[in-house]
Amino acid sequence: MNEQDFLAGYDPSAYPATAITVDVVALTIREGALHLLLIRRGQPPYQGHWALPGGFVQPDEDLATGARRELAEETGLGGDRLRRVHLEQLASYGAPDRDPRMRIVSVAHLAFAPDLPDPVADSDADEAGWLPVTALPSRQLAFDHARIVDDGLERARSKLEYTPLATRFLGPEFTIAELRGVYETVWGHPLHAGNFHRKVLSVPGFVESTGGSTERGGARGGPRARLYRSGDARLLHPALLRPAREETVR
Amino acid sequence: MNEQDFLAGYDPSAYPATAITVDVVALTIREGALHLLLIRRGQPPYQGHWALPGGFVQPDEDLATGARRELAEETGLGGDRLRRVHLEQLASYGAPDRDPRMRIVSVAHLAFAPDLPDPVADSDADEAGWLPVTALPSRQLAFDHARIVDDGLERARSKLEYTPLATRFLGPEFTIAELRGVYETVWGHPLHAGNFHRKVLSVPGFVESTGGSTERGGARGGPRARLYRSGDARLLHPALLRPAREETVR
DNA sequence: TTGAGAATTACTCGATCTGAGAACAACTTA
DNA sequence: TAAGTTGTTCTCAGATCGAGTAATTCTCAA
Repeated sequence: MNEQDFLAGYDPSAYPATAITVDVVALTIREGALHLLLIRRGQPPYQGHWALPGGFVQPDEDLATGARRELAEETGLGGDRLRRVHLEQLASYGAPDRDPRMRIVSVAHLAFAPDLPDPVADSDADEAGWLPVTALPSRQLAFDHARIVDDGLERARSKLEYTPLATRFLGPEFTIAELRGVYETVWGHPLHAGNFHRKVLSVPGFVESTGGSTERGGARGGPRARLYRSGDARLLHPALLRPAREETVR
Repeated sequence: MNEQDFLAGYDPSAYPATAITVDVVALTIREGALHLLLIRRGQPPYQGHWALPGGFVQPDEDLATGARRELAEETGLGGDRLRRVHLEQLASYGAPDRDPRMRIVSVAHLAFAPDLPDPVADSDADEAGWLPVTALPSRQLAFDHARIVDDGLERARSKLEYTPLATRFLGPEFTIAELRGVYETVWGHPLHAGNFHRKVLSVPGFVESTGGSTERGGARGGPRARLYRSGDARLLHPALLRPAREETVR
C-alpha cells in the first residue's frame, strides 16, 4: 500500500472525539498592579464563573494564530496595538476530566500587553474585564484555570529575569523607573533604584536611548527622566537576579 | 437550561475531528555523546523515515501518563528504571498541515534518562534505536519532528543551567567528573575541571556526599574519585553559567 | 619495577558583578 | 520659598568567576 492509498482509506472518525482549545493568560499593568483578563461565563459549564479567554481552534489556523484571534476578540484590539502584544505558548493541559463536556486539551498561551482599554462585552453578553491578580477569586475560576494562571504568573516572573520582555508592558518609549516599576510589580519586591539603573544600562541590547526626556518630573517631584526604547537583544546576558527566589519549579 | 440538561444535549461530533498525540524527545548519554531515541516508521505516512516515539493519547489518561507509557513501550522499560527517568512537558505543535491524515496536535515531552539498553523492536516491526544527535538525519525526520528535537535540545541545555537535572543522566551515585561530563556533552563545551568542582559543591542542595569512593581510578589514570548522589534542591541558585550562550530564544 | 601521563581536588589571583548606601541635582507640591 | 521626592551617579565591601598552578594518586606501558 502506498502513501496515497493509505490516506484515501483513512477514517478520522474512528478515533475518540477530542477537541483542542486555546486559552490565554493575558497580563497587563494598571495603576501599579498586575491585572489579568478574565471572562465571566454566560453559559454552562461553569456558568457565572470567571474563566480565561479562549475557545476552539479553527480547522485552518495555527495554535498561536488561534490564541491571538481569541485575544483580539475579547479585547476588541486590532492592527498595531495587537501586534505590540507579546504572545508565547505556555503549556498544555489535558487531564481527562478537566472539562465535563468531552475530552478537551487546552493549549494555554501567555500574553504581555501594555495598559489596554477595558474589554467590550462579548456577543454572548459575557462580562469581561481586567482583574488584579492579587485577590483573584481562585476558587471561582472555571475548569483548571487557577492552575493555568499560577503557571503563567511563574513563567512571567521567570521570563523577566532573562529576556527583555518587561518592555512589552510599556509603550514604545519609557523611563528606567517605569521599567523598574514593571519588575517590582511582577516580582512583588521593591528593587534598589541605583543598582537597577546600572544593571539595565550595562546589559547589552536591553534598552537604547532615544535622546529625549520626559516633559515633566515625577508626580511627586524629582527631575525629568531620560527616555529609552527596547533594544535588539532577545536574551539578557547576564540575566537579572530575582530577589528571594522561591523553591518552585514547574 | 441548567448544567445537566446542557451536558445531556451536547454533541461532541459537531466539532471537526482532531486528535491529540504525545511525542517524546528522550535523551541519554552513551559513550560521551548525546543520543536520541528514534523509531523508523513501518507504515505511512512517512514510511521509512525516523520519527519520535509517540502516539495517540488514550481517552482516560493524562498527557504526562501517555508520554510515559509511550516511552515505556518503546524502551521496554518498567518499574524503578522507568521511574528514574525525568519527564516534563516541552511544548505543543499544531500547524494545520503538520500531519497529512487529519488535524493532529502533538504535545511533545522531554525525557532525561541514564544510559538505557537498546530498545526492542516494536509489534509493528518498527526499527528503533538510540541515535547520536550530532549527525542526525534532519531531513529524514518525519512530520515536524526536526523542529521538536531542536526545541528539546535547547530546553535541555537551558535546564542544565538552573536545575540539577543533569544528575538524571547518571546512576544513583556518581562522581563530580561524571557530572561534568554530562554538562560538557549537552553543552558541547569543555569546562574547567577545578571551577566546576568548586561550583557544584558550593551550590546548596545540588549534590551530597555518600562518603564512598570509586573502586578504581580513571581509565587512563588519576586517583579514585569521591561519590555523590543528587541533593534535594529543585533549582540551582546561583545558576551555572553556560559558556558562549547563543542569541536564541524560543 | 619504574617512569610518564592523566585525573581529582585544592588553592591562588585578578577581574567582574552584586548589594547597600550615600550624594547631588532637578523637579514637584504646599 | 521650603520641604520632600526622584533620577542618576558614585563608592565600597563582599561574593563570584575565569584562568592558572600545584600536590597527590592512580593507570598504563616500557
